[in-house]
Amino acid sequence: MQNAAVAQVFEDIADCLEIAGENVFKIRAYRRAAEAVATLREPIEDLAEAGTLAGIEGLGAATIAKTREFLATGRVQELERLREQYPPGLLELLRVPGLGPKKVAQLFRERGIGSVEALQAAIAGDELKGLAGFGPKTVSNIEAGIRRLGETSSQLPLFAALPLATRLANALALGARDALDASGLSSADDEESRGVVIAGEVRRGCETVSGIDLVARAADAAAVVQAFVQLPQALEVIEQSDERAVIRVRPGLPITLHTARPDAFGAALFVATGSGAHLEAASQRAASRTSSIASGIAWQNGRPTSGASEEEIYAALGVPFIAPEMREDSGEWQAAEQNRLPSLVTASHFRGELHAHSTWSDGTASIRQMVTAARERGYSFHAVTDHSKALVMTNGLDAARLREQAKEIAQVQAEFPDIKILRGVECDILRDGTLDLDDDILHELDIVIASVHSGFKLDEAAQTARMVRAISHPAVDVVAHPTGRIVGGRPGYEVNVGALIEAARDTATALEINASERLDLRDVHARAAREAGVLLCIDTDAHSTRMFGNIGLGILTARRAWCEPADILNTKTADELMAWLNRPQSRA
DNA sequence: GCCGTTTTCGGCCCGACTGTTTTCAGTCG
Repeated sequence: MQNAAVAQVFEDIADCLEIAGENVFKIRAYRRAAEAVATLREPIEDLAEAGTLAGIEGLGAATIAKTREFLATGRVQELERLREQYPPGLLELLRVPGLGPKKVAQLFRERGIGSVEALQAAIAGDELKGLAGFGPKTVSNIEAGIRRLGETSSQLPLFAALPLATRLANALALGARDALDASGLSSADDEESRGVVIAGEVRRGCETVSGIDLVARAADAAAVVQAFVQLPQALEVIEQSDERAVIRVRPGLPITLHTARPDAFGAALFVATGSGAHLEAASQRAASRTSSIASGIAWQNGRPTSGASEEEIYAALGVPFIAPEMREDSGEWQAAEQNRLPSLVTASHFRGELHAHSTWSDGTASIRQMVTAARERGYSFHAVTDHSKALVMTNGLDAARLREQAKEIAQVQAEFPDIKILRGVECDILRDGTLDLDDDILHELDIVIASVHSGFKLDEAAQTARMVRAISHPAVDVVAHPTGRIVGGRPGYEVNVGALIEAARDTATALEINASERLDLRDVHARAAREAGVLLCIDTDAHSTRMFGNIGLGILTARRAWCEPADILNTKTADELMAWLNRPQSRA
């Protein structure tokens, strides 16, 4: 599947054109082409073969020709010509927050700076003095941007790691089919029945990962390892033995394959899943239990070396199974001992999306298309929550357009009586904490999501007061992405999350776990909210039908927060949901 | 570069914020 590679070509072309100061619409066209290719459902090589590339919105004659050139030759001459004009590190400079194409071009033109390292050296040597537009504030902002880039670049966000891990596991399951042992595995569990299971930080649902771990149930371990190192995604083989291998793939992170015979598969999965702290606590328990050998689990160097399933390992330690997302040594052992482990929420509890966009604002799918996709996923409700008018760039809605939109919602509702469609809005929280729409329209709607999209630089006190005021507004049901962060992107604004949780509790307002590259609330905050008795709302913030697929990220995060179904707004039935939305607190 | 036509050119999401200027350019959402 070459989609990601083709999309990258178009992104790189767009970056080069930006630095060259090309027409902004041409640049935007390349970015749209990249987005179009990246979100295709089928492999682009299949579409090229079938001759149906022209039907893809966002691809035209020029980008189709470049796609064909790349698929045939593995390169695009236009991009190579553009790249020759700049040093290889220049595009990386665009990733530095605060640096855009104009400043990058200026740094290169006037100071010959062509990489992040060169820029750091220039700042350290005070070489930017006298450069127009690079005053002291700008330079210190750039320095902070470089630091942030360094912090995030060695980690891959779960948002990217989860689909990558899934693709690799599927590819290996296919490539090593005859060497895997899927005997006796329940076909109900897709992942296990594949014979290759995702472990490590991805399985625990960590928001960023330093690597990906796979565990294979091997009948012939050496053959599985061989198939693994020969995966087309493998750029480099870092380590290889008969039982284990480490390869490096495209975004640069290591992928480790562990193999185990079926009778030790549980032990291998347990160890490869971690965390280190959880395993350490397990090892201490094992050492203090004389019964561990008697119960059939052998330990060596503090790690189990036998056990067909993880359940057996935990049973030998005298506790029930602990879900991977909880294995952080953050109280799970004590909870397990006292038999009060939460019964965690799963994807099957999720009944519908409460934060989703449409073509009325910046979504790419119509209300009808979104509702159709929601029905296909088996949802029992779907909220239409487009942006409000303050977000001009998204074509945000005012009261008049929201009332217009109600007619379309009613039409779609009439067509699909089996799913409850909610009229809603994602209303901007203005600088002073007031809302972007008047109370009368807000009270007309079924659901009001409130969120911050501006004024990120307010100090903590002002930001907190602003948000508490919005949370306390009687029409507000959910506060979306409460801290504004993007994993691997930006840290979010300064806000006292404890104060938000308190305000949410006092006003019966739900806080969102945004299941996207945001993952906001993050796990620890969601756990604090849950413990305070605040209801959480898991949403993909879908701007396309495809983005519904991100829901798993939110479920993982909720599980890391120890959430049970009752802690999550989206697990209610449609009737229960409507009753909650009409709760007294919301119409004070 | 793409798209849609009031169909082969002209329009393409726009405004706020910041730091730098001395009236604005660049970046970001």
